[in-house]
Amino acid sequence: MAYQRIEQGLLPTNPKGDKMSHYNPAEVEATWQQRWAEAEIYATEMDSQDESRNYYNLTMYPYPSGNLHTGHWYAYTGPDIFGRYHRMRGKNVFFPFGYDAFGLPAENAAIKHNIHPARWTQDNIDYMTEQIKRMGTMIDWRATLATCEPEYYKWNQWFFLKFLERDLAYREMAPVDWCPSCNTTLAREQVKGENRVCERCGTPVVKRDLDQWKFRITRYADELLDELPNLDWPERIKIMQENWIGRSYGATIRFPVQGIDSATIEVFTTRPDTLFGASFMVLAPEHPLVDQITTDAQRAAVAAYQHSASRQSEIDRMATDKEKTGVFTGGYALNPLSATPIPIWIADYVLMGYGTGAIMAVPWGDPRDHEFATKFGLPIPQISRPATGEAVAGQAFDGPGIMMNSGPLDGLVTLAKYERESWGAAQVAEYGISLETDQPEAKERIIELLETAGAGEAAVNYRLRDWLISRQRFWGTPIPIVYCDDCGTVPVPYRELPIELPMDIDFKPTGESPLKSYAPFVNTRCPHCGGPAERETDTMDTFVDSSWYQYRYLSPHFEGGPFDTEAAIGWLPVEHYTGGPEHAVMHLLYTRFWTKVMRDLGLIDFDEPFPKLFNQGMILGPDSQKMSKSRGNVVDPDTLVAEHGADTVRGYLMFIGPWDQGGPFSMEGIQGITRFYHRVWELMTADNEASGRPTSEQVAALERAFHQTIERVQEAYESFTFNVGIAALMEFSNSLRELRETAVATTAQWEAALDGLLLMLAPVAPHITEALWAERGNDFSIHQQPWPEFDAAKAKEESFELVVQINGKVRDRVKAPVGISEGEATALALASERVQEMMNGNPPRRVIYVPGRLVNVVV
RNA sequence: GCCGGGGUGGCGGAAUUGGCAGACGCAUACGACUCAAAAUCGUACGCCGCGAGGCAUGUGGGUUCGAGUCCCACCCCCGGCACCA
Repeated sequence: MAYQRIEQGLLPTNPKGDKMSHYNPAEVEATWQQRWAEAEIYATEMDSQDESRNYYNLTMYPYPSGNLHTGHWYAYTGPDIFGRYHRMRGKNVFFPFGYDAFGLPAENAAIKHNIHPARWTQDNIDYMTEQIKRMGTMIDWRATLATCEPEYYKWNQWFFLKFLERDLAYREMAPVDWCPSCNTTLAREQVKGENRVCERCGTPVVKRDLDQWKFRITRYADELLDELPNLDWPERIKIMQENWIGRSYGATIRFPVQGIDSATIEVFTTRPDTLFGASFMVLAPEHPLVDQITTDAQRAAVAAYQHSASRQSEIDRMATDKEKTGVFTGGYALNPLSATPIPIWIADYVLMGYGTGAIMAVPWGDPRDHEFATKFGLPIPQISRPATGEAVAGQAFDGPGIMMNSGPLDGLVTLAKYERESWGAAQVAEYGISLETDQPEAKERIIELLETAGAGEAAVNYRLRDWLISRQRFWGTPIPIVYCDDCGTVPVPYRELPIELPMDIDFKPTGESPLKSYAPFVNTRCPHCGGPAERETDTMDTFVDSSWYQYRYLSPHFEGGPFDTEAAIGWLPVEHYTGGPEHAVMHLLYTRFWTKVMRDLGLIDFDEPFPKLFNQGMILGPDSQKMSKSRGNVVDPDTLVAEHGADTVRGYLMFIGPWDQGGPFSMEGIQGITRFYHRVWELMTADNEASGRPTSEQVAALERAFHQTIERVQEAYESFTFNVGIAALMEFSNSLRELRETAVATTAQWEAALDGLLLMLAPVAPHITEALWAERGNDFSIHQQPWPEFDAAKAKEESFELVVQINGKVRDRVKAPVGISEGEATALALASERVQEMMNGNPPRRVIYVPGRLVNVVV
């Protein structure tokens, strides 16, 4: 491959041949990394309480898989540059790093290699920490943490007990998602995509009925949703969370069952106004009322349908393109307002897990109900029509219109999916309906009627489910619960925390957590009555760990609580957070929930953990595919570093494109960065032969280039478009190289420009800039210097190229002074030879002047 | 199907948000240096055309003195959701 051609022996050498004359990344990097560590230049002043100066710059911590991949480099270089930049701008930047250290790979390794997960994990952490140190980041390693340490997970258990006290944790027997490969249950968020696969391993999940612990995140659904607009997050993440929470407004309606006084079918609907179009009811096959409602004549058919529904896989049942199936129960519900009997069916397109597991089916207004009614020959009564008079036939009509055949609603306007507040001019025009303030709307009216009749009321429903946190795995936080025959479910007292994972335990390839059969762990005494009892053997979802780690970094060894609120003064909430977008509805949702609970517990006094978030993109293999061993397209950062040096890898990764975009890693382009560094090295170290006295215009031009670069680089670093910043530095370095032999290179401004180039490059390439900074005789360390101060006056151009257009096409360019008046510019343009030529003596019809840019002559 | 993001030279990507399209870099070609190669330096480099010039930012329309940028319709790629009542 091309990159292999660049080897150290082939680097350019200065004729003088002295030591500093050529750039040897390996030597430079080792030297300065050691020096930085000794001098502790990256130690944050943690005791500073100055909120305006403190800058908590956090990036998502990794799972300690045991080897750093290119994606890690990409993810950590961005915030490292960002943090270094802000540090140079005078901030007291805290950039901590730690490990999301619980999880299944450690258990698999334990089985395979007969090594305890704790040992395996620690070895990986040690190795990865060394790898990350070779990146040359500004991470403050004093603050590191690993969530598998008892001093950390003790507080998961503490939080669990606090949640229990506030009724935010509960145990429930319910159908849950089970990953047959990981041998554990998953939260709804951890089941992905159309095929409903496990987020970790990609295996399709199955349903199981299990007793599981859950956190009541749904209690915070409204707040989680309503705070979203205030967050400075990528719009797509906010939209994903909004859709995930899935709030919908509508009504609950209760339908009596004919002949069975004790049974009432409750439904949730977003369109209560369509009540009179409900020509049948549908219950989920698992609905608890099905047995009671089913008549003897239909019992066999219903049982058969229930049986086949239960045997279907999740995927089959959820498939949207499947033809509708269902069975009549023989029973009838009564329309609560008109007492019209409505046949009750069961069908698998109604899900027990959403709403009440039962619907009123309105074939006129709902495409799914329409399809079902068509297939089974059920009536499709018309209940609304478009106000525009257009015909509706053959399919469901669910748009705004006028109600009909709906008793008390006849003639009323329905806004359908719209609310009165969102009914604007666009809707009036589209649907031909304007709604006066005092004019009743069908949905509003029907809710009044239902409330009066005691048959229903306005209701809000959510898609969000409670967070299932039980995992049937060993390598996680033990849930601090004891089951006693006499006292039932008993929380472990705070003073007994942490419940530690045993170290002397055997791992067998049964797929089952060894905790379950490990008597010394399971057998205990009831904290309540002292009698024999058994411990809960499930452990917590590892997303529990990452829900509050940002607080723990501030005092990682604090023993008096999850974090030291004193030490946190001036540091919270996190100023800026970076990480991958794949956590949109997992970690990023859970940690928002957790922060709100912590606030309600009085631990913190703000509502959101991460007011600002930025996502990096994904680095792909040279073939534009996701890097994976099986594809053989993995680019190993250690190899790259050995070959090119850490600064080059950092610089190249950032030069590929905007940081939020990611992209394929091509070996070809890395040469560009290598050459750039060599040129900078040469520019800084080669003998300067310049002499003479420059003109003031020459000096001004140098300063202009310098200050324009400062502005461009600042903007780029602040907006994570490091590629543009590096390009600006390349341009600046190119122009300095051109000036090197001129008189301007004898000036103090020249020296300042050279220093400036190093300072601005320092966040991207910390080692080479440090070496050159020292070589130029400056004091250690470049990373403790202030950022060059931008001076707008010096950046300002004195003249510009005025573009002269005729009919919008560029015909000429003339030099013009900045601040030229419209009249002068026009005169200048019209005087141009080319323009004279093109206009052929015709007078201009119109002249447009864009100040500082162009003149467009229309003829 | 719904919701996001995106289509700019051979390639990665710029473009102050409506004002010189292609910055910066890669690749390529030619030249200098060299016995030679590599490295380095220099020149060229969107397409068509000898040229003046014309055509070019996924496709087709529109608004405008002027559109990569705004509006309408469509095509393709990447993510997310998936019978959500």
